[in-house]
Amino acid sequence: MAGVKDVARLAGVSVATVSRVLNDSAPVTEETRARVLAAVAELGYRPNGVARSLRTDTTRTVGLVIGDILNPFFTELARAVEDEARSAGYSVVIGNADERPGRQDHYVRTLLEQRVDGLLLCPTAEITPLVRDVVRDGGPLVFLDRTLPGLDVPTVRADGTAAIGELVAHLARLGHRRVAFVSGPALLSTGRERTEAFVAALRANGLPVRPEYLEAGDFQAASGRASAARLLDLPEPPEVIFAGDNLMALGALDEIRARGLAIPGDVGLASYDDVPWFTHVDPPVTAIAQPVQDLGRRAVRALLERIARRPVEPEVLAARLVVRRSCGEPGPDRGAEDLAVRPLGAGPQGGDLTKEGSGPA
Amino acid sequence: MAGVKDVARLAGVSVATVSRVLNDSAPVTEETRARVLAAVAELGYRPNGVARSLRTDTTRTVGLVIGDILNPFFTELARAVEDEARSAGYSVVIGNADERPGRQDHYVRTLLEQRVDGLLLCPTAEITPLVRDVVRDGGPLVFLDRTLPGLDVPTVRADGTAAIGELVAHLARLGHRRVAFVSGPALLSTGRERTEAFVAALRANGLPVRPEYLEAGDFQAASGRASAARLLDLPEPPEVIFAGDNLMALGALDEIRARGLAIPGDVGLASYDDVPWFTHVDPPVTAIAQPVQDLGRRAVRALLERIARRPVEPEVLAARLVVRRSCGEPGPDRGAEDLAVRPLGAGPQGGDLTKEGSGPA
DNA sequence: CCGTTTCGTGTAAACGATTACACGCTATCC
DNA sequence: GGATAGCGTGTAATCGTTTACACGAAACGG
Repeated sequence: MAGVKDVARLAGVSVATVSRVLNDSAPVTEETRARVLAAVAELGYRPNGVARSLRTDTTRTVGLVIGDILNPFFTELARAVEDEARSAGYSVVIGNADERPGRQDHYVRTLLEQRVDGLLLCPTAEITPLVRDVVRDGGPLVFLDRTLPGLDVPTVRADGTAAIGELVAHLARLGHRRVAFVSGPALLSTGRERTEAFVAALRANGLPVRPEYLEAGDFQAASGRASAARLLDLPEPPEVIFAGDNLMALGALDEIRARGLAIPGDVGLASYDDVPWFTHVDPPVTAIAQPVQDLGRRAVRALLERIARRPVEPEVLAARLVVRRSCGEPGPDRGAEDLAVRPLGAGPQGGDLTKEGSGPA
Repeated sequence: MAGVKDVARLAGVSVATVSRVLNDSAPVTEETRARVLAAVAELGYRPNGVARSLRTDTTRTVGLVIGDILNPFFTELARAVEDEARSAGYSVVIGNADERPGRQDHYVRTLLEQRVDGLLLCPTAEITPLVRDVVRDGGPLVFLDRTLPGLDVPTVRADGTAAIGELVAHLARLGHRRVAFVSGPALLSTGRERTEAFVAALRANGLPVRPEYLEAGDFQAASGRASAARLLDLPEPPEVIFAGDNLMALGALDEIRARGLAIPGDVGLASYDDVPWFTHVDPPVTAIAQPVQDLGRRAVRALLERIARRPVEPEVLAARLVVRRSCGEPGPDRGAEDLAVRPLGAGPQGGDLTKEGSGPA
């Protein structure tokens, strides 16, 4: 493959001049520039990014390690990260950890060896020694979507506490008292926080907190299904199952369907994470939507700041409740209101729930 | 950051020896090996992949440019590619073309400059000069899922002709005569072929071929919705809409719902590509499933062959029909049989349609 | 008219690894 | 015991860029 040298020779200039033309890093006569460009075109020269990176110690590339590429939440996130990075002149290399610490480490290591300029990590449940090392060495690292306890790393994530509060209030208003939650791994902030928020919301709304209604999943569909099965096998099964992410909701849905149960008649379903197809399920699934675009965008901005060695503040965005019909008919706006404890700091309407049109009519 | 030199100094050996230990490319005394390893650990040395790649002219990385990262078909594909590549010791860098030739070229260029060892490309509709160049230069390139006309590149893809034949036969058997198809871009093999197969199947089953029932979409949800709108606005709207990919099916579904139409009562729906949530739509969507895992796996294998400069044959796998309920109740296995022309070479049961359990009960 | 900028260009030294080649030492074989 | 092979190790060239530095010519100011 042709290199600068060949181009230089053909254009009758030095390699330095070629480089100057290509990066316009210094003024060059219009005439030589033309000759160089012609030579480049003629040889079909493509600069060797590897050599350039070695010399400049910069790859204009950021790494993104996501939890699970089959999870629409993460693909949307990847998309957002990608867009923002591209517009800043960076490429994104995606690694799929598949929620496995081993795979995560594999990618972190590979990306680090490939000398990405920065790393966006949605950490898996376990704090691996590798991640601890990287944090200690203070490389440009930003956590996305999740934090790990005891690790001081800038993080961009969404907080669903308020939305979960609204959801539980909504459920209480519909007359439900037995509500179960299928959480993610407790080590993950997204697992722990959602559980805590859920329990707090139960208390705030005067609903019982039963340990057997607290299932621990792993954010994958299979665990959602297994948890749903255990819940439904309980002597007194819950009236509503709230899944901690969209995949576990899918799993729960599978299990509910397999048993031939009616939603929300026999059991209601709600999900953390909103995905496009929730609208088309029968009935449409009530969900908590995260500001995915924003999450991705801000994470990239934060990372670029860190790459520029500027300090960055952690960012926490708010998730919001989207009420549909899978937990029961919301019914007319009045009614049931007396049953419900008003959500934290909400007005008479019960907070600014987003109410979607309830389908055709 | 520490380099081989530092390690060498600390271990009291030469850089060559360090390299030998790290790649065990030559025998080294057990004792020196230990010293080197100790030094590596102490310094937290991480080899510089950029430098290594420059020297060895190999990156152990393949590029994958997909059509659209929000399309579950492609993410599943990416997942499969990823798995296979990893087990062969390669990393995958994913580029998201977003079905735009410009973006595709951006990634092809970037990946080529980053000197990936090979490139897997799901080409967008247009044949860009860049792609033409790359093909001409004969770099290790494999097309995945799609071909482009007139370009001689090894390709791994699925053929849905037979499955589409079965689908149309299935529709005919259910008594439908007015069937519309929303195709992808005609320049893409996946667009063109599916349309041709559809038209042929119509003819084979004695159904009318009406030009106004042939909509051209672009594989994105919005175009599916727009096409569905046009079809439903026709003086004589189709009885079934068959979408050329899962995103356009989602769009069509949106439009059908927005109009408050019943499926399959008012209009039936079928989709090319099967995705997990199709099972949970009301009613579950009849679809044509591609062997995604296999596609990804074989594509990687083909690419590795090309990287090793061995010749590879194009591979064509078969898609298969998955009958659900969105085009009408399949009903008992007998009946309606007299109405239907038997699909090409099918037995009395109408071919080996996969019939899924029709939901609960 | 001569010093001093300014401008365009070239020469050569990095960047951090791998690896061909050379070298000294020990064991082996006649 | 001396030639020889084999083993472990070190020295230095190399990969393809960017860029600090130097240099000659032209322009400019006093």
